[in-house]
Amino acid sequence: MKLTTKGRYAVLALTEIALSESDKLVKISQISEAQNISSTYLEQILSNLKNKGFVESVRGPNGGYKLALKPEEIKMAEIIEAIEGKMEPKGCHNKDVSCTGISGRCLNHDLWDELGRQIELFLGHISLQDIVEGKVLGRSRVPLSVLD
Amino acid sequence: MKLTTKGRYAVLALTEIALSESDKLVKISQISEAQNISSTYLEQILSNLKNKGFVESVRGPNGGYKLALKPEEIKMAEIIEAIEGKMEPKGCHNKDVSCTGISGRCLNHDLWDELGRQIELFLGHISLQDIVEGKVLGRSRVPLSVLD
DNA sequence: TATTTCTTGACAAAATTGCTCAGGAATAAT
DNA sequence: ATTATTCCTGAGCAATTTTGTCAAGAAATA
Repeated sequence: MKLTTKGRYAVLALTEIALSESDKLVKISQISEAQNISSTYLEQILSNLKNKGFVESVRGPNGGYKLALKPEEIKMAEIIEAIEGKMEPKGCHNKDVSCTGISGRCLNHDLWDELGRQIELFLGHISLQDIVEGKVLGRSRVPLSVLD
Repeated sequence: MKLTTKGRYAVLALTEIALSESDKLVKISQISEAQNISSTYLEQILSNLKNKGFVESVRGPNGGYKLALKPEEIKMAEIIEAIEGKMEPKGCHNKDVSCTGISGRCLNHDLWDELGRQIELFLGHISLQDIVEGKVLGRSRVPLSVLD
């Protein structure tokens, strides 16, 4: 599981683009200034987001980026996964040893596996639109199965 | 938010201790061999877990570690926090700029904040006993608020 | 006393992160 | 056509973090 500034910058950049009027191009320099993030670093991230199909770009004067999808179609989990890579379980660090529950190894595997699923579930249900509308707070709930 | 091998080793070590008969001392070398983790690295981790009150230690021949609390009293969130430190929101990377919703910064803040809460909620409800009993799988649920 | 085991702190290799930099390519305005 | 603007790409690198190792010691037991 991984979550670095790169992933957060990606969400930040997409939010910034989503906040502008639709189909209006947003320049890297604008995002860079608004969010105080290195513009050359942002270039990498946005280039990546473009390749993954989240945004479209226009070069030249008055160029910039715009969303390639509707804000409600872009989920946080997709952004993070595109930028940071697949969130792996990583529970069984020792891959040559069989994962057959010996000495509690796989009990732990289940834990990290489930945690990853939990995170993905959470981020998979929040769209860029939700972010823009500020509808994120207060979503945490205790899983049903632990309440009884 | 942080989750490295150190935290996972800590859970692994505690699981190993919990799996042995209660009040029977477990040596670092046993954990090291069972889980194939560097024993000198484990020393650091267990020493830390001892200082945080999760285990008690006995030195000398036939010494080792045992749990200082009942397995059902030890929650995953506590272990991880003790080893890795507090899971911070980290949403607002730029602390000198006011966090007043300008340009979408705080919309993102909410997201990472809420994600952290989600993770803590999940790990806070799983005990060492749950791990030992393999009662972890299938706990993920879609938060109620996104279902309507 | 010798052996076993935990305890502590310093140090270091390796990996990752978070960038910078140097060029280049496309587009538009002039 | 030229120039200015903007995105695009890859290499490289410094700082930090991770993941340990090592050395010396302290406590307990046989």
